[in-house]
Order: sequence, then structure tokens, then C-alpha cells
Amino acid sequence: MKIYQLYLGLLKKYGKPARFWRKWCKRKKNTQEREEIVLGAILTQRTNWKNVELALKNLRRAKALSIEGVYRIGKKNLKLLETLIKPSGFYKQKTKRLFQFSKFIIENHCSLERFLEQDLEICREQLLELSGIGPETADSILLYAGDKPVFVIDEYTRRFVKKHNLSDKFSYHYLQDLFEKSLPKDVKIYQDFHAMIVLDGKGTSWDLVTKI
DNA sequence: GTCCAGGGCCGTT
DNA sequence: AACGGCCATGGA
Repeated sequence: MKIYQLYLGLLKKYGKPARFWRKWCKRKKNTQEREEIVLGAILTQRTNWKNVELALKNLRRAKALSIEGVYRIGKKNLKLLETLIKPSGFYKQKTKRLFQFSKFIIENHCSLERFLEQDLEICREQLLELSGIGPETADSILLYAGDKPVFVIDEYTRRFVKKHNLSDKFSYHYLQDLFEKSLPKDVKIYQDFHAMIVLDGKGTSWDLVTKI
């Protein structure tokens, strides 16, 4: 398959950073890291990662850089949560999205880890029922925070598809299917490949990956 | 000042 | 199913 060849090509091109990346995602993530990934996934919707970092920094300063923290602050003072999140843009919607997500996790599953113990399909369905969590955000959460084998289709993936003429259709489901059937069903490969597609697309930093 | 950044929702066709 | 308008900030 051409897609698998492209994956190997990226591995060769980014051999060194890829090793770094594989090492990073191989080691077991702690709760804090998983939760930061989730919050970041929601905050980064149609938004520059730099702005997301500002919002995350505000949350950390307010001791709310966690699902429980967002839930606690949001329940008491949604306006405060808005001001913390403001730099990430679309802040009123994102405040609602973050809060209702945290509420869902805490009240229905106690913790993110408990939620993620369920099967991939179950988790995905439940995430998609939440308003403000669409396929890309859901899959980012499942792949990067949940280490579950689902391929993420985002703007970078679409550009990659166009650049290499992999398809003339660009719908989320179609492209996800295309990648998943062209690759071994392997979390590490999905994470690695997608990360390198992003890396290749902007030829720069680790963004999602780097600790803030 | 202008443009744009790793979506998703909602209304219209 | 597909498309357009909308949400908002900070940096280039």
C-alpha cells in the first residue's frame, strides 16, 4: 500500500525525532498528562497551539489544569473559567465544552481512566454524544490520551492526502477508513504516523506532544 | 489593518 | 450529503 510506504518514508526522514517521539509515547503516561492532552484537544479546535498554551498556563496557575479542576471551578464560577480560557479563542463555547466534558467524566465515570477502560467504540459513541466533541476531537482523545487504535483525520492529514494524491474524497469517515485499512492496526503506528504527518506539514515543533 | 490557526454546530439547499 | 455562517484570540 502506498500509505504504508509513505509511513516508512516519514520514519526515514524523521528517524531521530521519531525515536524521541516513540520513546515519549511508549512510556506510560500519568493521569495528569492524559488529562492535559484531553483539555488541549478541545481547546485547540480551529486554534493556534500557542493560544492554547496560554489558556493551559492560566488553568495551571489556577490549579485547574485537570478534569476535576475544570469541573470544580466551572461548577462554582463559569465566568472565571471563561477568563482563564479566553486566550484560546471561541472562549464562551469552549468553556461550555470543557465543563460539560469534565462534568460527564466525573459524574458518569468518576475519572478519565475509568472512562477509558471501556472499549474503543463505546468510548467514541459517548464522546460524540457530547456537544462540541466531533470526530476529530474524539479520536484525538482516544488515540493520544487513551492509547486506543483509531486514526485521526485533521487538516494536516487532509493536506497530506492532497499532496500525495491519496484520494479525491476528503470526508472524515472515508479518509479514516483509508488509513486504517492501509496500516497494521497498531496504536504506536497510528500515533507515530499522525505525529509525523503534522511534523511534516509544518516542519516544526512537537506542539501536542511537548510538555507545556 | 489583514489574515489565519490541527472543529463543530446549526440552518439551508 | 454538502455547504456557508458563526464562534474570538493572539501572533505574523
